[in-house]
Amino acid sequence: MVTIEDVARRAGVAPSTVSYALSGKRSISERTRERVERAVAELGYRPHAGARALASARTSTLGLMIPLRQGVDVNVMMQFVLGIVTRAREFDHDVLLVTQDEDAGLERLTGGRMVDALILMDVEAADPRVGRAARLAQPTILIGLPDDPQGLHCVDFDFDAAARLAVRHLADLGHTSIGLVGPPPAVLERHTSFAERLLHGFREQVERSGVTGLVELTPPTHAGALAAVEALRGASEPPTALVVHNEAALPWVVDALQMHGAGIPTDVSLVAICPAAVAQSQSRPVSFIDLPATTIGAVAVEMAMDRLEEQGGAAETRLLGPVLVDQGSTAPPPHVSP
Amino acid sequence: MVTIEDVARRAGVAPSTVSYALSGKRSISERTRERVERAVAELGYRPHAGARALASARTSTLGLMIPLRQGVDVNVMMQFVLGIVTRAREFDHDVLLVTQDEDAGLERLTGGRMVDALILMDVEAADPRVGRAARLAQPTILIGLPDDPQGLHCVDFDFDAAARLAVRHLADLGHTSIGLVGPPPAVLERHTSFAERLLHGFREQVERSGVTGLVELTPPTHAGALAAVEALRGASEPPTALVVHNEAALPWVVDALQMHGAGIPTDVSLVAICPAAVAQSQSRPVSFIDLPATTIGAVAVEMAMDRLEEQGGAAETRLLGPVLVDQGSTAPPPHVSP
DNA sequence: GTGAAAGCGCTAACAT
DNA sequence: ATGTTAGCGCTTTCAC
Repeated sequence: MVTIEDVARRAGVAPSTVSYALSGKRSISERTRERVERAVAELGYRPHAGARALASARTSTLGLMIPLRQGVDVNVMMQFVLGIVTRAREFDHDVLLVTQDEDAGLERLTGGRMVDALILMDVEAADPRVGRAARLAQPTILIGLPDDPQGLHCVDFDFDAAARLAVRHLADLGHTSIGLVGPPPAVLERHTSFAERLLHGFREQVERSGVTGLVELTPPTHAGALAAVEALRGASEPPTALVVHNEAALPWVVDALQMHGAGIPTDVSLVAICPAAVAQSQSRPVSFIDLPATTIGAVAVEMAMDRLEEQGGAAETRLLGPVLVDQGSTAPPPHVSP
Repeated sequence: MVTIEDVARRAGVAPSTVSYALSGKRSISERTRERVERAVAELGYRPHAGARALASARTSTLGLMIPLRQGVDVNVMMQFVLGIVTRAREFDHDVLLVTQDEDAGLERLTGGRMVDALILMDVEAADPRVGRAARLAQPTILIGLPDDPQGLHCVDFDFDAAARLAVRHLADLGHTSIGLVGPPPAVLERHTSFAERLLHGFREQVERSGVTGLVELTPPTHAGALAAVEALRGASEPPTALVVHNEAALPWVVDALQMHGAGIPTDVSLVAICPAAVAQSQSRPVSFIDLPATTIGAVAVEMAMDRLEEQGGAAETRLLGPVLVDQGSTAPPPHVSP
């Protein structure tokens, strides 16, 4: 293995100089810097991560706890991971994976000084991990919004605002009855914070706009979507607009509407709340409110890095605001003249 | 931070004794072992991963390179990851993530001695990573089967045998025309080894069984599946049986058949090649050949651990054999008496 | 602007 | 069965 000493010898300088030349933690003459860089390149030197961690108490590694739960959409999850890994690399950090169900994972990564900071995905309203994470030496960033963050930083999409935006948009078009095709019942039963916030926003805006709101929790299957659509269309005031917050069910909902002979947007307007990639991979264009999963992941990393720079700082919660992208799947309801 | 010395003091033994008591690398008296364990528990001692890596040249970490490519099914991918992470933990290892598109990832993880071994997912027929991996100090396991493994170990599902099994099963039932609903064209264009092997097995067994074989490469969309089903049913010899190797399109194929009024299995038999979880989450039972992604991931870890134990050993390739699970979606063709 | 040297916390000979 | 000790490769005072 080629060590820092080999590089130093080759460059004709002291090991510490090589270290400083590489880290930039003190000024180096241009001449020396070049010699070092050439030696590094010629020898193919790579600092030993363990030695570095031991000496500097920094690992250049972030811990990421990912869920393996029912009802969590894998596509969305992968977007989070993509955002995290990509941004972490830009900060010269790697990502160590732990799964939700591995109970001692948090303590192992942090206690063993394997990571500089921790990112917890899919944090629920009352998540037992929050209390444990708050007790750790390393900073922890939560993706999600627990009832009590206990001083930890949080990032999430503003689901409440997203639902309100969707309802307002539809109500402004003239719709007086709006349906919500929500996540599977299991997701709500877990008290997943995001589902509850979305529901809250939906109900609130429905009331404010003075329209009727109907909610169907929907499994991500053809049968489930069909049942949801049927239930909604069979209601006393059948909705003329649908908000879909269930990426897996979205294609089935579109399908079910077509089977019902309901044209989009002539008979029924449609707004999805999902990552742009999901909306754009549908067989027909669907207006959507972007769930910016990749961005949220990137922001989580940035917050972690901020905390590593400056120890102080109060707990911050960042909720990313919703943006509606109109792709023509919404219009005024059929029986209202424009 | 509580160190091994603190533990040693508390237990009244030497630091090395603590090390040995914890690793079990030499025999320890019952009495000493207990004292050490108690001290560890009382102090909440966690070995410093970096220090350990530096002293032992072992990191207890596996590197995992995951694809972020088009056409790779995320559900299947997550199953691989799940299998890998779970089995790795059973060997007391953690998993460090790199993405395919991060070019220097391999060299950074291995050169920096961040990992003991490497697992590369989604290896293609002519994958440039293979040559680079073969040159590394750490053992590398490939998930997939390149044309030339260059001395590296490989694990994969035997797609060739799976296709043959599917065709044979259907031919034995009396079908004389069999359709293959394959992956999206993009997957084949990349020379993804698994898609080619499946196609090869399909064509070979079709010939051997003396039946007609039709192939449709299919995008994972409703429209794509519909088009594929229509193309097949409009052929001069419309297939009475379908093999579907495209988890994302599977539900749409089932849907399209229903729209065509084709009963399953009365009019058309169906065999899917996909993870059991995918087959079982369909709206109706589908006979399938299990794509054991979790197991493959676990096997990859085991092979990596084997290589770490004993340096020698020739390059091994393990292809997991197919098993057909009949869930009643196959039957003799309609116009053949039993 | 550069060097010398003292650890960081652990493992693994080498002793006994 | 246990203790002593010499590093592992790096960062970071401290000194010049």
